[in-house]
Amino acid sequence: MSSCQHTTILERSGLRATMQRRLVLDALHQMQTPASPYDIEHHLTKRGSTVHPVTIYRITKQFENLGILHRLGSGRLSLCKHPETEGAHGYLRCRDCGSVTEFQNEHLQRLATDIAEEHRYHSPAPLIEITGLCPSCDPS
Amino acid sequence: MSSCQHTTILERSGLRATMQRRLVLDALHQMQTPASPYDIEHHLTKRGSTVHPVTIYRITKQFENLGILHRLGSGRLSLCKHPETEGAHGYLRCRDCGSVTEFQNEHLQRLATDIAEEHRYHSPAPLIEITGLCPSCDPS
DNA sequence: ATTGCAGATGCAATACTATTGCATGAAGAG
DNA sequence: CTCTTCATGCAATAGTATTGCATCTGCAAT
Repeated sequence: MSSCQHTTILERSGLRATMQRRLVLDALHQMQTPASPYDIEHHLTKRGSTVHPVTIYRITKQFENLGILHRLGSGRLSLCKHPETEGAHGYLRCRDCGSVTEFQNEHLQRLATDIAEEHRYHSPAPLIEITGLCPSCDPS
Repeated sequence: MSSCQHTTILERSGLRATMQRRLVLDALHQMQTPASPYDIEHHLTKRGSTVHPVTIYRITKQFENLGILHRLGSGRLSLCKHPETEGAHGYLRCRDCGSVTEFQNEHLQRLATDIAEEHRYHSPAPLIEITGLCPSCDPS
C-alpha cells in the first residue's frame, strides 16, 4: 500500500493529511501485526522518523473512532484492512503473551454483527475478539 | 451464592480460602456487572471491609488464570458464572463508556470455540468480546 | 490444640500507560 | 500568499499495574 493511498484514507475521513498521520499508517502497515503506541514510535525511530508519543496516542484514538483501526484488549492497534466494508473483524488473542492472530469466518462475523444489532450497538468496524492461551503459553 | 460456595471455588482451585479472596468474590457477585479492581475496592470499603488494591490486583490475576473470572478489554472483571462448564462466554462492550452486556448464543460460542481449537488455543474459559458503540454513545 | 511453614497480604516504591493545557507550527482553502 | 483552523510537541498530571520485602495467616502435620 502506497503512502498516497494512506492520504486517500485520511481525506475520506476528513482529517488533514499530515506527515505524522501518514507515518503512523505506514508503520502499522509495515509491521503487519497489532502494535502498541510505543511499538509504533519505536518502529518509526528506527526508520529515522520521529513522532511524539502523545501525538501517536491522539492519532490512534481518532483512527479508532473512525474505524480505521481496532484497539484490542491488550491495547495493541491493528489496521482495519478494509474499513469500507461494514463487516466485523476477528482476532484471536493470547492473554499471556499478547500475540494476535487474525481470522476470517463469515458465519461468526455475521452472527456477531446480528448480536450487536440486536443490542442496538453500532460501530464503523465492530470488533470480535476471542481471548485464550496460545499454544506457547498453555501450561498443560 | 453463599460465601461457603466461594470457599468451594477456592478449594477446587488450590488457593487458600483467605478472607480477601472471599471478599473479592463476594463483591463481584454482588455487583453483578463487570468492575475494575478499584471498583471492587470501593464496593468493599462501603461495606466496611478493606482489601488492599495491590492484593485485589494479585487476586484477580490469579482468578483470571484459573478461569474464575474474565478480564475484558476495558480492564473490567467479570465473574464466570459457571467456571465448571468449558463453554465460551460472550460480552458486548461499548468502547466509549465501557458498559458491558453479557449475551448467550450457543451457536456463536460454538463457532468461537472451534476457531480457538483450530489455532490450538486453550483456556479454562475462552472469552468472546464484541466491541462497538452502545446506543448512548453512538454519535449518529 | 500447637506448631511450622508455604503461601498470602500490606506497604512503599516503581514502572507503565494514557490524558490534558497551552504555545507553536503546518495544512489547505480562498 | 495569507489567513484560519486544526494538529503537534512539550511538560505536567492522572490513571493503571507490578515488584521487593517484611509480616502475617491458612492449614496440614503432629
